[in-house]
Amino acid sequence: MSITIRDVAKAAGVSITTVSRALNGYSDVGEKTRRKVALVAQELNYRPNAVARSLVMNETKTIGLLVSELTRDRVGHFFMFRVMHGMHDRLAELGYDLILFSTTTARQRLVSYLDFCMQRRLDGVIVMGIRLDDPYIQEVVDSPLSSVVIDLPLQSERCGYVMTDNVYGVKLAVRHLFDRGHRTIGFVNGYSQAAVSRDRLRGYEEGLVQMGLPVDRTLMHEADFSLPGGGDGLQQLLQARPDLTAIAFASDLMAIGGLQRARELGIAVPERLAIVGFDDIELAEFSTPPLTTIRQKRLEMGMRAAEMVVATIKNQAAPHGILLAPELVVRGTT
Amino acid sequence: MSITIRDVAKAAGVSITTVSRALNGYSDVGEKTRRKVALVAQELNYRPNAVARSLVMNETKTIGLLVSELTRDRVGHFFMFRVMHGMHDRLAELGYDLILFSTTTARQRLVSYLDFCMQRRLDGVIVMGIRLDDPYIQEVVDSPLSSVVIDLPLQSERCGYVMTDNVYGVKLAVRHLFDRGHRTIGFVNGYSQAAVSRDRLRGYEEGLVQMGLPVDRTLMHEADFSLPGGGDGLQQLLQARPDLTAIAFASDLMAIGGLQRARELGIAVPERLAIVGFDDIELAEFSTPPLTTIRQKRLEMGMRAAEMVVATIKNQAAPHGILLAPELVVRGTT
DNA sequence: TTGCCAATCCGAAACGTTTTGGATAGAATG
DNA sequence: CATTCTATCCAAAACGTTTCGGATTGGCAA
Repeated sequence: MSITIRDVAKAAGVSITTVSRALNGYSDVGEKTRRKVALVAQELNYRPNAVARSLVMNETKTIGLLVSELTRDRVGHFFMFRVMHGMHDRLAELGYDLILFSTTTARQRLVSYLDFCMQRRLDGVIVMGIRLDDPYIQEVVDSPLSSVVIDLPLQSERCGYVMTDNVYGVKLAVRHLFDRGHRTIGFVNGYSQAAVSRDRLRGYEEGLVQMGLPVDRTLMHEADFSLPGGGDGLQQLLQARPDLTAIAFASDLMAIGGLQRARELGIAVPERLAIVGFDDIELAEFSTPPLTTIRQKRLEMGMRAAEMVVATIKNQAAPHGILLAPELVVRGTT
Repeated sequence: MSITIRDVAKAAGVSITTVSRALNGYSDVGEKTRRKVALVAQELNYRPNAVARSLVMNETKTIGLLVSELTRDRVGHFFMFRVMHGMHDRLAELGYDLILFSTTTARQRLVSYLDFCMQRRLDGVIVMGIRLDDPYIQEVVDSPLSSVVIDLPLQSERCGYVMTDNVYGVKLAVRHLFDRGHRTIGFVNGYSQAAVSRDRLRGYEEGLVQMGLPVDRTLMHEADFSLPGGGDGLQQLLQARPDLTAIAFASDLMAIGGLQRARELGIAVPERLAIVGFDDIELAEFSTPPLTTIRQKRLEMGMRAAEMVVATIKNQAAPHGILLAPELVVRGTT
């Protein structure tokens, strides 16, 4: 069917060893035969069989992207898609491919994620969107398989992480609101199963303390990262604390939900109530008014994860944990 | 390092042939040895090397997902992510994995998509988000590799397509607006390099004709599928034709952009101007007012694509082209 | 002449499976 | 008893690469 190294060898009148070494740039092959081999390979449109190579080299040059149940999460793509881009592009540059699988996939096959990776002989795995309470996550962290997890500070010999400095991020938001003159600042958080939620809450509290403001539970609300969730959060917070003049949200989508609800309630933003989001998703720029937010460098996040996983694979010295600095983007809601 | 079929054979006291046949459920192995082998395999936590299997079986059980330059497109995920879910989940059920690659990847490696697929020995490929003018797309259509393309009606011996019936979809929108009493209906289209744009335009025109309304170029505007593009479209259309009472958009994102712009311009929706979108993205439900739109069954789209590509791989009789019926979802903007 | 070295080349093993084409033994049949 | 059949099992080849350990040549020094 398809043409093999044997065909090239025959056509070029050399051994398959020589073809292999010529094409892979080894030094012990004469310039003349090298050119001959290259020419013949080109003419026959020879493509080395990656599967055969993987078998003998014991590396597949592919890394897995494990995301939590894809189907259930309806808004994760606002954050994840761009991170995926970063990963994919950088991995491609580094000569690796990205294979997608989800927690559901593994469950269907009745094997753990790790087994799945081992079976497919993946060189490494990147984990994203996994909850704190996932039963199998520890297994991949402890495994000899190179891995990096996004948004969870897990570390081990062969496992690193990359995440945004969420504490610092929300502190930025609080400080910004403080600078704008706000002294009663609410906070709408995401669900607590997400690791980032803890950090963002801590950033909020530490931010208040740093500004010399009192920390009060009636200023906080736990939502679910969804658009209507953000709206409800705003409404309930405002009901409990009518003296609120600003709210920080743990995600842009919630902030935009809050923005909409504010408009419905006839609350002027930013005049009566200031709002700041988190993430800087594509939509943030286009809300009315445009959303002030804390930008996560999603593309870079993906790239760093990619670099880290291949560095680990190659046993290169590299940091095993990266905290990306977010930045304040001031727009129209503050 | 990892444990092989040989280890299992030795431990169970049988040949590797028997282990293979026992584990794969062949009939010519005794019940007693079958149980013994299964037990030993379990105890040793044996996982067959998928790479070795692929080499000998000449199938990798993975299909590629080729998407156009990931990084450039900033809003494609609104549509694509859910389609990907559908693909991934159904493929997982069918025992296939999904490997991601983009037009940029191939260009970096200086090989065509097809070469990439052949090299990795992919069993099939699904193509999504490719423009009409892509130079390589014809190559994969004509290739012996099983393929299905999304949103482009390309067909060949081993290539099928799945797409929404866009003509019918926009007709639905026009008819709905007509039923609501509108007689001057504008249309904001996406960019013309997308195949769907042509169909949607045709649906608009045929819809008008069917309702006995005049077709007029001043009622149409070509935008770029983006949020601000939709806003601009609405504004320009309204400037040219102040008598407009309704606008159909070729995407939800553009419709939401139009919605925002209308609010900024003090135009009441739906009282003064009715708006209907296309896609039914997650946000549509949560705009203010909630967006009336034409729903594309994105999850099903992905699933059908998955089914079609494996049917083609297995040479099963199956339709080589699927037109999914969209449906009208009436909400608050009409 | 002999020995040695560098430059090229190649045969064969290895990677971990599946599968082909028997081999073996016991049971059933004539 | 000889023959055939059935139920189990297995040795070896095959998949398409990479790589180890030489083999071959020609040139050059001793």
